[in-house]
Amino acid sequence: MNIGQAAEQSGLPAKTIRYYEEIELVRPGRADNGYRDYSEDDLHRLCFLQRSRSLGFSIEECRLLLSLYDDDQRASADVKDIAKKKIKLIEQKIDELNTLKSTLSKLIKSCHGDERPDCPILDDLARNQVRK
Amino acid sequence: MNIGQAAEQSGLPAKTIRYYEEIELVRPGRADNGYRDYSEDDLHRLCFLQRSRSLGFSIEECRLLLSLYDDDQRASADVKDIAKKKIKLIEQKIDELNTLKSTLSKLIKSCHGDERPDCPILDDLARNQVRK
DNA sequence: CTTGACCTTCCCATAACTGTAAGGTTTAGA
DNA sequence: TCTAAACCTTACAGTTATGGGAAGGTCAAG
Repeated sequence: MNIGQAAEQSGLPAKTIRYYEEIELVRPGRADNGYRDYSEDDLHRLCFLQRSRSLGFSIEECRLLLSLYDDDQRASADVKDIAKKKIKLIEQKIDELNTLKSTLSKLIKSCHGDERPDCPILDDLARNQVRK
Repeated sequence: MNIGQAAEQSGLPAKTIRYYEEIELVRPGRADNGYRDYSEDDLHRLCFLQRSRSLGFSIEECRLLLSLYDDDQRASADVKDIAKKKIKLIEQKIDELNTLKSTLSKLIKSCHGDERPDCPILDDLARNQVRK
């Protein structure tokens, strides 16, 4: 299977698939004409990558997950651990964003939004945060 | 004021401050020995940048906010608009993360997490998403 | 036989820094 | 006075995960 088909079926851009080969996440064979040739197994890995990337796992996390997937002896507990840590990070990020949002909301509320040049948002941004 | 002091007082790493100069967000003078010399106004801008970056504004948004700040004639409505759009983006991101989180949570719940090699998380990741 | 849709490699760009190397300056202490 | 630490300088490379585009080879249809 050429890279075009692999792209279509995995949902990944061809460009990205080539990149995944460069960093050795997939190792397709080559046809006589030099074209990459993806096996069912290669395609499977690409789908795995597409899905796990879209779930927010970093490339290195995906590499780890793939190696666990490849390893018939791995314990499901290992995978569960990785996923749990990921959730923690996601929750942290959500918290941060909520804080950000409420700060910005407050600023917006206090801004009259007219043509006058004084603006509580800019004033807040300009406030020294670290200096005493 | 040397870059070290400016860094300490603005809460930005010196490295970052030099970067901000490179992209022309701050333009400190130079002392006779070639060291950067930060005025009160420069420091003010650095604090502004520290604060707005920490609130999630991109560099280019910060550049715009700074230009509005510099311009006594700007309308606070402009700033309010920028902040409102930012909130929308933040809300989007939060939604995405929540979706991610619930998907991962479901996967984790379905995983027994013991020493056995079968793992619903990996199974899900391996499922073809795009292929028919 | 040609056109267009593929495919190849290679290099540059992104955002917003961070790290490192190699060197100049200043300051405090022995 | 010497020296070592703590500053400062520039310049270049690396990071993350791709995306864009050039220059060129291949293949399938008409």
